[in-house]
Amino acid sequence: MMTIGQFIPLTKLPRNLGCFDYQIKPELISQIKVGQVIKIPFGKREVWGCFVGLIEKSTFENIKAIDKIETLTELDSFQLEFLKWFSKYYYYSLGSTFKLMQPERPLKKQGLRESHDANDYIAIEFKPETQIKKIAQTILNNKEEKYWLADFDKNVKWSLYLELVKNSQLHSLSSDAGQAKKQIFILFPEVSLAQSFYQSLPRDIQNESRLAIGDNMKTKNKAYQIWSDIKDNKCKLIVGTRSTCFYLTQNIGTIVVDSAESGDYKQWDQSPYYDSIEILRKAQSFLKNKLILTTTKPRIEDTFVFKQENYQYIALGDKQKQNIIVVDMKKEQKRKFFFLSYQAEAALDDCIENNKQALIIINKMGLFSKLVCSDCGYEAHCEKCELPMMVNEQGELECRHCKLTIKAPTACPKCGNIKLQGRGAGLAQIKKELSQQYTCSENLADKKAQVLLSTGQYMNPGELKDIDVVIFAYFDSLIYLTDFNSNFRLYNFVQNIIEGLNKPQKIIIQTHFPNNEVFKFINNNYSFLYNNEISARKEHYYPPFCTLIKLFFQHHDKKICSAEAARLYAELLVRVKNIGGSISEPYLYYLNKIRKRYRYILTIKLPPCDLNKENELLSTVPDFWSIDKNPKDLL
DNA sequence: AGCACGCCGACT
DNA sequence: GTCGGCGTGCTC
Repeated sequence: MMTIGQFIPLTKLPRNLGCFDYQIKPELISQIKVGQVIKIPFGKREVWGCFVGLIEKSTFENIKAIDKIETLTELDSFQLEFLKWFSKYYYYSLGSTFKLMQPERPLKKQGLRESHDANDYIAIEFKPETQIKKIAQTILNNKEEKYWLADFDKNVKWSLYLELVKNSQLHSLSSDAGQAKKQIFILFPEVSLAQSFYQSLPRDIQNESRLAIGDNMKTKNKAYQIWSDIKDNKCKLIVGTRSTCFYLTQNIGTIVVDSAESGDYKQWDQSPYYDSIEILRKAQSFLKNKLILTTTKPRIEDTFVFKQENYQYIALGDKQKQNIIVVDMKKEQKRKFFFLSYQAEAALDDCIENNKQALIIINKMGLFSKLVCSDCGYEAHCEKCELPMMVNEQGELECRHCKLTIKAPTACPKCGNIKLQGRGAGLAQIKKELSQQYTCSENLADKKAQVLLSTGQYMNPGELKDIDVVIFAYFDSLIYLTDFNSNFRLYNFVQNIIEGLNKPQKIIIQTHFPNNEVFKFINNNYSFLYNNEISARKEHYYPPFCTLIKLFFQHHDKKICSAEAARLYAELLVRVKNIGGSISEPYLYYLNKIRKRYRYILTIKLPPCDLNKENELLSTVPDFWSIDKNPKDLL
């Protein structure tokens, strides 16, 4: 009788390939256990493979034999369960998922000591007030596993994290010696925040911590060292970003997610399109450990789960009172500046008279957003993306999307006349005009400038800035893309900016469409937004009430692209209906082209059903289609 | 996906 | 003769 074992090869593989069967020599059976990673033959090469168990019979005719055992490492039972779940949940092959979890072994051994390079960062003073100590102890000693922390400001939040770290150490020392030390994971939405937090930690704690982010993970040596320190329980605290979830092991006692409302926890630019928070919730259900999400304005799906699963709610500090003034630009007269309403200008003058700073959000870059011929209506478009090109600060034409830059033509390429004009003033143009009256700066740390200008896009969530007046100059370009999540996205965008400021006196939003639905939420509290959104999602059948799957296919030839989209749509239609779901007709991405290619999208809504059905449905989706489960938009 | 193989054209 | 570009097909 043959003994057949199943293995997950450590190599990227297409979606339809899962476990691989091998014959194991009887005398080797006792030397191998579930989770062990050993060398296996694979095609004409050898790869590492994780042993997942024995089976009675293989469906394959000629299976290879394993005749020696060379071990790399071992996955604990949590890691193996987690790997299998991830693969099924995100339709990502077992092999590829394994590859995400396992850093490459460096050729030269000898791990290097982490270098503490002196980067620019804002050191923060921890305030270990008794109230914070109490909260930390309550969380660690309570039976409750899941927490939602709200209304903590940054210093308080970070101090609490530090207390959690200190106390989990005490906890492990006092508990029985047989029990393994429990680690604490703290995840931040961005590398800069993770770095800043890590570098603010006291030295002794820093030495027992690992910063598992970008620069530290770039070389194989460093990544492997950090991974093995985590695995071997050689560190107490792990600070990281979304990809750090793949380093979770059985040793984790507490998981903290900072600013859980951030869109950065969802992978959006490359496969697999996972959501770290979703992953961590699943991990928590396996590990039965502590999961702490800190956020004041959570994503709609998360609030739903908080209520559904009875997360312990802890709020600290007073809620900021905000007074947002929505200005109707159609009714307002303007005085000195074409882009500022009378109200905004008055507020600006007032603010500067009182020696305070103002911030103007202009979500358009460059001098002008397009170049148009006023004789024939010609508009300069990017040859790659087919989108209107903006006029940048140097007067060149630049594609906002692919950054392609060309010299601006002096005469219209279509009619030959020389009446080319910039339309839609951007940040640079507005800065030019404003500079005649006020001192302006794009550097938000500039304390001397009277007016600060920003696109609002990359506002660093650092120190609170003392700003008295905020003006959203071009709000309308933010409200034209609408889908099931756009109200939340916009609310989040505005709130993030406001919360980065130290209680601004006036917040002004300029719009031509003051009756748009979004203005109902902007000036209301979060629960108003939540109640509205959740009932709309229930009514129109969107997450969290359904499982949403976005499929897309890209090709430089539009015809091939649309034909393939139509083919897959027809193929899936009946099968989606059979399991009680629905599928949209193929549609183009909202930007014409993305990296020189057209993109067609199909969206599927499924009733929350078991993963086997979902996998079966998607088994015929070819590998050149991307799959984004629970996407953050449908655009 | 990643790798090997094989076919073919370009060069020593 | 041989290097390398990429098209194809397979992995238990």
